[in-house]
Amino acid sequence: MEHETVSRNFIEMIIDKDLAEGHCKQICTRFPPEPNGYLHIGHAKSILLNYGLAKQYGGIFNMRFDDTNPTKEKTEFVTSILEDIKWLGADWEERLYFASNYFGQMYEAAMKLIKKGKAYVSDLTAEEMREYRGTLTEAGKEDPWSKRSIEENLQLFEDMKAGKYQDGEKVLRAKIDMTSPNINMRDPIIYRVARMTHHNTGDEWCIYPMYDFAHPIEDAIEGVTHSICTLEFEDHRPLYDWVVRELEYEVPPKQIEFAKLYLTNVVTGKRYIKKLVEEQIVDGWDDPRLVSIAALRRRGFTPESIQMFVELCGVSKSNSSVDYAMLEYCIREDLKLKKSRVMAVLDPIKVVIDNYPEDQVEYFDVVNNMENEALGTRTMPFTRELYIDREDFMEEPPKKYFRMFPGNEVRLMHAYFVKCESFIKDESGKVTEIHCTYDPASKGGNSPDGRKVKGTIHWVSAKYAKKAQIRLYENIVDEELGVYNEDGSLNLNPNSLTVLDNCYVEPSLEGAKAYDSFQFVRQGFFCVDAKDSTPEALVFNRIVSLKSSYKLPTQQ
RNA sequence: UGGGCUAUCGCCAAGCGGUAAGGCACAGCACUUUGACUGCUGCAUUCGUUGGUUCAAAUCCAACUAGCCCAGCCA
Repeated sequence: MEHETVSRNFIEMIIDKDLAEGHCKQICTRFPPEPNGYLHIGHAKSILLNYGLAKQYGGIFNMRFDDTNPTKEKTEFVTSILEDIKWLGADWEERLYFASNYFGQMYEAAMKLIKKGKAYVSDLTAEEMREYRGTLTEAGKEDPWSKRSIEENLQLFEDMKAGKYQDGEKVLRAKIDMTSPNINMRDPIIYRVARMTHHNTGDEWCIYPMYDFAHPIEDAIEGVTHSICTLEFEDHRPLYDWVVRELEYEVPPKQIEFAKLYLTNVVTGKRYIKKLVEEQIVDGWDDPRLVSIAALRRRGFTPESIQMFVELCGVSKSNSSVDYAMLEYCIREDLKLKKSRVMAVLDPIKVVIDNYPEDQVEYFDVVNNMENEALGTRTMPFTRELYIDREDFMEEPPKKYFRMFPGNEVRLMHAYFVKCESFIKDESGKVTEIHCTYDPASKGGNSPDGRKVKGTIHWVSAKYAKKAQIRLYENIVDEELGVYNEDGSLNLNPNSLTVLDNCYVEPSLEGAKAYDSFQFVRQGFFCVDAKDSTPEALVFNRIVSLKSSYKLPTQQ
């Protein structure tokens, strides 16, 4: 008997209970973004959570644009959002909805409220409205217009719809309780006049519903059972429930709030990103140094890695900020068995194998991924002159350094054992060339006499390697390092982009100008820049990171 | 000074009255055709604080404390 106790998060517990008590027989969730910007890693959590829950419970997942404010929304964003969600793997099938398509029903709902004496038209100006609303500690005052008759309200609201009033001239308010300690319940505005062309409904409407009124209606219309949103809407739940109750929906949808996903070491604030993009400090909203979904894609993250990340983070109600290292772990984990481990030399030093015939070329079969045979092999040319990485050679090695140094024998991965005999320095003392001898018997990387070598290093043929430019991207800012100035402006991380012009990659990567510009995701993952190709992650053979690069023994 | 929410290891996060899961990070050892990966080991006598109830509390009660959210005709 298996009796593993998979712990359930608090949302699953609510759903279990609702299902058990018969509040619904099948669950329905939704992802309801406003099309006013690009999706970022935080949205991924919501998307995957909603989609995952529906899937897990054999329910339904809807895609819905919450486009009730024409002043902020654009079709451009609709397209990009859809693309990102599709890429993430959430499938809404044929259920793509727009809140704006429910404007008719929302209008009817408002009329119903008026008829019930639960809503009225107010002539208060925005400033007056604010005064009457009270403050956090003082109750609000009754709206002088709240006493209008139902007939008058009906007429006025129709007039609002008919375009008889200018923006801000009149609004429709729900009649609830001006003295409520919850400001959202102090006769909230549910409809306002906005003479503006809507991205979906054009000029059909000049009045638009407010979020608090529209959202529960949208959910109810679609049969959403569990309306999952973020913590800041907790205070709005009483209003959500009020709308659902007053409109007398058969199966009342339920709002559940969870904590947003924050990441350490990145900038997620829309206003900052907007500024970076506008000032052209970054390459656009999908600049790899950002954490928009599109940026992550360009960076080489896979949908699977994001899914894993979101799962690992869990769901709760406590505000938290997840360590960026967790995201890196997920992409490493996903890619390590999926991808070939390629060789690239970032900072080359020439190696000459003195006893290797000048014009000889050998082609070695190289295993793409030692841990996954299915990935097969590729061929790499080996010649007398090679490049290795500068960090793989030391003139005077410290203790326990087992890469190349004078007199030491190392393995050139998949090729031969070589022994460093000498090296040449230029005037400045920089090593420019290393001379080695190779052991022909060690072909393929093993010595027949069984002698072991402690170090194995990567290499490329100087003759056949492809020159490449590699860009090393770092997250653009680090909040914890005081990236924000006191006035709120941003300090850029000067190392956020390092361009390495003198790199060499193995010739198997040839064939695309795309490879001229690698992106670099920390810890050994490269990605072809997505600007002119589909992003594709490559795994570099040396996991380049603080974690693995040789650390000098600390002085004691 | 009103209301709502949250508080368990450096970071996430289980736990739902019976004596602190797991992951990331970190450290050590082993293994290794890259020092990665993998494997093993270590990592909260303690759950924001203080009291109380109980044979027994991270879990129940009370009072504090800290953080987040709310006064858009934004979502």
